[in-house]
Amino acid sequence: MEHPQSKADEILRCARSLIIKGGYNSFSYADISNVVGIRNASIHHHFPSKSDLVRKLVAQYREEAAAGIAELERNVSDPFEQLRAYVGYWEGCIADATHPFCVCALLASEIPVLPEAVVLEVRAHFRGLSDWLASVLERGAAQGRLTLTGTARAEAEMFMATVHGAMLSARAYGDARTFGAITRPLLDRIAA
Amino acid sequence: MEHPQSKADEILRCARSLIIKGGYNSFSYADISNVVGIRNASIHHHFPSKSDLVRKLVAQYREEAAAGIAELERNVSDPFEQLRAYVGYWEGCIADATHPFCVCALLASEIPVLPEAVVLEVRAHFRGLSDWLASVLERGAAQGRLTLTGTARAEAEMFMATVHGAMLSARAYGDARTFGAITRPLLDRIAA
DNA sequence: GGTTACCTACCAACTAGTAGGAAGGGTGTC
DNA sequence: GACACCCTTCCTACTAGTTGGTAGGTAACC
Repeated sequence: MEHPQSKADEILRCARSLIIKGGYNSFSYADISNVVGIRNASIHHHFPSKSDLVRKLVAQYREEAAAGIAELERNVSDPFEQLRAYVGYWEGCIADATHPFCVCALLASEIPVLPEAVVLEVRAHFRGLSDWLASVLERGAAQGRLTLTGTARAEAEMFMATVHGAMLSARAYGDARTFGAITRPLLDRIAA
Repeated sequence: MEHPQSKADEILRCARSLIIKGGYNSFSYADISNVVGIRNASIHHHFPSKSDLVRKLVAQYREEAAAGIAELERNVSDPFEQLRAYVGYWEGCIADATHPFCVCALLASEIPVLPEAVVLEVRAHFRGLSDWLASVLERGAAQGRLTLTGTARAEAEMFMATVHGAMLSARAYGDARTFGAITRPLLDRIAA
């Protein structure tokens, strides 16, 4: 706890990167111990089971996402610019290949084989993101800044799905620019 | 080969269902042998390695997808109705939970940890699907039946991404209706 | 007699997870 | 200040089960 970057946190960070590569079943404790300077068994001291590790990893990810959104709300007032900043954040992540996929989007695709505790966290992320997007769209529509075709909720779900699908296509094509090519028209379309 | 449903085909079908559940690393040869009445080692007779198995599985999936599209082209003339039929096909698959996810969409999310041969097949599926969607959109626009905001290609990529994202959201929420809730506005939007 | 399809028996490597101990720091008590 | 005690962190050593894959044999069919 006293370290600026505790071992437990290093493990979480490492596991996150590994999950982003290929999901829950694509990494092992051995993979983590190879990167973080720690023995396989020592990981169990911090996280008794793999399910624990990933649940806490997603919980931490959700906290960071919430913090990022809060900062966006503080620094950017215009709803359209908020959406553009959100999309731009991911465009950057994909372009520099640091975290080229949303942890929860990746885990969501594997839900049938995931521990229940992890599923609940992933689902909560989807709801949280959708809620925020809906609130932004609603505000934008009220200000006459955005044009919605359906309800804010429906538009938010579609927006989120398209962003996730764009991540997938970028990965499938092996071309980071795909993400922007899909999301730019998405933004243009809702701009008033 | 002589059997109406050969053992090799049974293995491919079974592996496909297992992949749809949670991807490449979520199933083993043991899982297959438990379902298909065959010994673990015998699977290697038909498919020397797991990479071979999954590559052929995706190739078969692509053939079936191409056949489905060809049938659609034969039976449905109106571009908008073609798109609606395509989306409706997936809505049915998700509702009855038989194949509630596109094999290639799932594998695409795991690309960094997939054998190269599988990646090429997955990428080819994305290109093929995008090509078809673009051709339908182009035709629809030329007939004045559909309204495109960007190029047919860009619109096709966005359409595909949204459909994939809708599968993901349906899985994340654990609610099949989510898919329709996202794709219906998607179709409405491009209808002239 | 060769090919195909399947079998038993095996393997080394890896999986998540456990048992038990050593080193270190913090704290309460005398 | 010294000592005992405990808690945290990490270690070595181990385990049972699973992983994809191999070797070699058998039986049926063309």
